[in-house]
Amino acid sequence: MILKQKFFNRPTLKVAEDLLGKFLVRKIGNRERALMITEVEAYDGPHDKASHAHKGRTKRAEVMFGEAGRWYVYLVYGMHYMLNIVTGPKNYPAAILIRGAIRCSQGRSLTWSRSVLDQVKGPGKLTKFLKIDKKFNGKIAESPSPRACGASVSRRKTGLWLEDRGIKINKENIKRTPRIGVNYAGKIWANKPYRFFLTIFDK
DNA sequence: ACGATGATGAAC
DNA sequence: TTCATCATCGTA
Repeated sequence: MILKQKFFNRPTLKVAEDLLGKFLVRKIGNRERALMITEVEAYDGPHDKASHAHKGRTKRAEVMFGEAGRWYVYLVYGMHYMLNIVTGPKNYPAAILIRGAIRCSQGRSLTWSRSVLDQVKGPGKLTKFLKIDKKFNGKIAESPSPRACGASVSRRKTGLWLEDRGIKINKENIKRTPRIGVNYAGKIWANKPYRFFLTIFDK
C-alpha cells in the first residue's frame, strides 16, 4: 500500500516512528529498488533550531512549509544529497530525514539480512545508492504508474515513493537518540531525541 | 582527525 | 559581492 498524504499529515514524531519498517521504493525505467527504512530523524516545527525552517521561509526551506507528502531534497557539504519527506499541516514546517535502510534478501518468506553489505547506512550513501538528487525536491512522493483513467496519461519512467508492505515493528525494537551532526543547534534542540532507529539492524 | 566541495543565507 | 557554515563520507 502506497503511503499517501494522510499518513504524512500527522505529528512529525509519530510519522517518524511509523516510517521504520516502511519501504522506500525507487523506480528507474523498469528497474525497481525497494529498501526497508531502519533509521530516520525528525525536524519538527519553526522553533527547532536544528531545522532549516528555523530561519523562516527561505527559498531552500520553503518545501518544508508546504503540504505533507512531498520530498525535500538538498545538498550538504557540497557533495551529498539528503532525502526528507515533508510532514504535518500546510504552513507548519517539518520533515523527516531518511538516514538508513536495508535491502531485503528475497527468500520464500520474508527474511532480512543483517549483513553490513545489505545496510545502506548514512543519508548521503542512501541517496547515492538510489540515484536521488535535487530533481525530486518538491515532488509528491508517488508511484510513476499511470492512474487508472483517460487516454492521455503520460507514463513516467522514474519515481520515488513510500510503501507499507505489512511489516509490523515491535516498539521494543525502536530506540531514540539525539540527532546526528546538529550540535550547532544549542543544547535544548541538539539533545532532543528525534532520531529513531531499529535496534535489530545494528547500533 | 581531516579534507573534499558547492549551495545557502546573512552581512556588508 | 564576499564569507562562514554545513542534517556527510572516505581515507588516514
